[in-house]
Amino acid sequence: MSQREPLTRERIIETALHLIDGQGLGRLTMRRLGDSLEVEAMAIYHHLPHGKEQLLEQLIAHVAALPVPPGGGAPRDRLRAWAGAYRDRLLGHVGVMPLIVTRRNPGALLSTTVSVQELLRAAGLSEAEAAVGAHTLLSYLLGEVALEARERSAGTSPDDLDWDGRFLAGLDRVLAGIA
Amino acid sequence: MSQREPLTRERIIETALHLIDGQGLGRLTMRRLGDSLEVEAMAIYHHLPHGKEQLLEQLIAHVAALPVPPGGGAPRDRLRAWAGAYRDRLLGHVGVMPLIVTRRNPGALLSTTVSVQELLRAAGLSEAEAAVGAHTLLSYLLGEVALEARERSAGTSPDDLDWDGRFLAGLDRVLAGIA
DNA sequence: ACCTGAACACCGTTCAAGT
DNA sequence: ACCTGAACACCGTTCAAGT
Repeated sequence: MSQREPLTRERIIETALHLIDGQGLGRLTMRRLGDSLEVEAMAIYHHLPHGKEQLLEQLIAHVAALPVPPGGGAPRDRLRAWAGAYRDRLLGHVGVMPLIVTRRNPGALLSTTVSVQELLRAAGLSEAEAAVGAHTLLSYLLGEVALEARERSAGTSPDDLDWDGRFLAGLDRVLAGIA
Repeated sequence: MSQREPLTRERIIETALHLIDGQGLGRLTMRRLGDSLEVEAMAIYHHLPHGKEQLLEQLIAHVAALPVPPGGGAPRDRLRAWAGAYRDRLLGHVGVMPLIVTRRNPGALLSTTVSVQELLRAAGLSEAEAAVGAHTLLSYLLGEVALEARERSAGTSPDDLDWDGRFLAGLDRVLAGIA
């Protein structure tokens, strides 16, 4: 009956993400996370020895890594589809945005950047042009979602603002400039 | 001799900014800020009744608001100059980036956005095109600086990376897409 | 009006102890 | 191996008190 599921790293990460999505990053504390897991906070340290720092790294890795999926089609269309999916994922976990945008975490965005770069390379750009293009696109994407998240939560924007339309319009301009 | 300067809101903000620039946002606490001001932490509440929340809002306002300066010249050149100056300011206070990017603070970026939008309007864009253009440019700018700040602090990038060059290359592509 | 001191309810984390 | 309980050094903030 009271045979609880054993604590695992994955269950900790998932529960933390759920807590952030529901209550915001500010309310993620080791003690509250412990409560959600029906365990003392200190038990978490057995699975994440570096404590909260390590927990946050894991959360970033879980949300920020989304390479362009392999497949066919025109590069521009694939980029557009990927950008939309990436934005959806980020908006689905806005509470993690502060971490993704600001914490030094080499690697978290690396696989994503590399995959975009390869696609641009395949589209005929030189290595240098593809590097600039990938960086530009990812910059726009992260900045756009950050601004959008701010505006959405502030609730100060006009009711009829077409978020998707604005995102896509900006995306098209960036893509036009890159390739 | 021990006649201290009286505490003012401005002195509090400046000292807080200095503390963040030197030690990072994580080390900004009311108690430490009080120490830097040679005052008990509780004295700060007399000038900022809403406490740390209000302090952070003030910091955002102080760093994030930088409209395009009035003046002549080709719109594209003015935008380029403004973007460079804005990036410099943000990089000069990287510790505040997490706040700018994530905290809902209507108005902090508003004057900046509006001024960019007006310049694009003056350059011949329609109202709608100018709105999209301003949002796209600001998204790129904030995202780029955030990524750059991450990479710089991680110290994992090649030594010969030309930060300015990459920023300007991306900026040109965005500007090309907008106008 | 402006600042202090003590207090409260929280944090993250360590460490010895339990099973 | 895995988890608990007590403890430590911090937080932000309130509130009565001093000047």
